[in-house]
Amino acid sequence: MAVGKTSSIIEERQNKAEKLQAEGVNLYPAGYKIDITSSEAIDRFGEMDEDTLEQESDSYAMAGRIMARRDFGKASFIHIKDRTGRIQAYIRKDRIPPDKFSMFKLMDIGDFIGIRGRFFKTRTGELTLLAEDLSLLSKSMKSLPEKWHGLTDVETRYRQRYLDLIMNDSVKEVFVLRSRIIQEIREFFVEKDFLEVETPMMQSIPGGATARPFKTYHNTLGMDLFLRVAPELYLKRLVVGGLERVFEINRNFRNEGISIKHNPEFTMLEFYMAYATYEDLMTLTEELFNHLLNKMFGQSVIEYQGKTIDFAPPWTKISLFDALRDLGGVKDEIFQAKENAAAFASECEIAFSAKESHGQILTKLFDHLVEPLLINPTFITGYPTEVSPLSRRNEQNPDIVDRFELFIGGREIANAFNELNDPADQRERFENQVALRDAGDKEAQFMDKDYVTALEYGMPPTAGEGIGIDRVVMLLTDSPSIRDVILFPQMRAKTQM
RNA sequence: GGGCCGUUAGCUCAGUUUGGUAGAGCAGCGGACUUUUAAUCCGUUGGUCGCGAGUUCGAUUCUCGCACGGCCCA
Repeated sequence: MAVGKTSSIIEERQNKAEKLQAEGVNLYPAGYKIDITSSEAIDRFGEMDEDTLEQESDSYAMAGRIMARRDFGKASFIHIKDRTGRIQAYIRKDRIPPDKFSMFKLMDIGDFIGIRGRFFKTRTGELTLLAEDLSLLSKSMKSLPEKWHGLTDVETRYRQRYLDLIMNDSVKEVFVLRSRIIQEIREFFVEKDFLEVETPMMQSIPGGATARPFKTYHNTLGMDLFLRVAPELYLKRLVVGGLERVFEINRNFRNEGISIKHNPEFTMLEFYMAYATYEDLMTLTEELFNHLLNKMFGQSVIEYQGKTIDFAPPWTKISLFDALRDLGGVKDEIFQAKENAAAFASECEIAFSAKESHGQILTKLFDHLVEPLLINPTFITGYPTEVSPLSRRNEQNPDIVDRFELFIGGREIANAFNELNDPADQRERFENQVALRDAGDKEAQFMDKDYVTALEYGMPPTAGEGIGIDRVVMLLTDSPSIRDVILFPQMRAKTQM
């Protein structure tokens, strides 16, 4: 956008603003008493015939943004938009106070208007508010995007989300649904006697996930702090403290690339349940999603980007290795030696570093070969211990852990496991992570001695799970990009407009 | 970080292939119009064609670089 350019549209609006002020009109008055919203009006009067509507002698005050106007010399139809929808109003010069029509003539699409009047039906049967009085509530100095095509430029939609929300009703619907989804999740867990808690966003040791953190600094304490990559280690400290069922819905921050399914800050649900196992959490997760779908859509099947996803339980459960072999077409030898896995990954043109472990390469193979195939909800189990430093080992096979990841629509949605509560094993796992970090793995985890100390005091057998809320919202709103479900997605800084 | 595509009026888009500084619709402005629905009719304003450099008599157009965005890959 050019700098220093004077738009004639802005000049026109400034002229109008000055004229309005000269007439004694306050461009930005405080408040306005509203009697009814547009959807309430339509609910109450929309079905009435004209005669019945005429019996309704009350007048009502409404307010909203002018979205369209059709002028006829001494009269005008406008559409005003409020939080619930839009409604038409009819302004006639002979029905409003003498000075108000000239004021109305100086008002524009985009201005906020307050109208008091009576409802009637037009010839075409549209419920319309016939103005008896009107007020300017806020002057708009910029012209809104075009009424027919609206705003489609994705960059502007993300950078100026307010315009997107004004112009694209479906965008608003997504965020209304997002809010409802989170509300329902909250109620689901509160109903099951979970306690909602808030744990630190700023951590001196960033733990709980394999991810690179953002770094910041506290001036007074003179110390580095990291934005959390996960709340996990704090939530489990609370389980040690006797809060046997806790959950948190909050932001995590990961200093990684931005993509159609990654935003540097994203919303995570994590919950921990003492005495439960990861098998119990499978059932709980099935129940949670079916509760959500039932509340939102009244059915257990949804369409996501042209694919049908059926949430009816029970969901498929398959181990990582079985899935790789049966769905990914990987041969048994791949599981026997790292060299075989590495050779196969190269063959498939899947990039990996020589430093990566056998388990890391296997999970990479899984990401490329199997993950896109998992459309219906699928629990993948049996993850290698080396890629699960906070999970309890499987009793039959200590090389794998009691863990599942949940995939829906070809994407990872949740991650859950029996929590490692053996302090000696946990210390050892941290030490392995530190060794990886020293060897250059920037995503490897840090030693958290206090967390080990907490485990030394004793943590009950516990299972925990994290669910990516943005991805759930994407699924349930049929949104292709995470940016469509985050109000203000991260963008590169741009010069001031 | 790499590849491909895009950036023209407030908004939605043409145009540039074959270089000669740009068009439409909506919005705006002036006029007519007291039941319209993308109202209609008449007239009309508005653009350093993302930024910078190169080639050229001349670049919005060709070349290179940069910025921002989208998709794919990492």
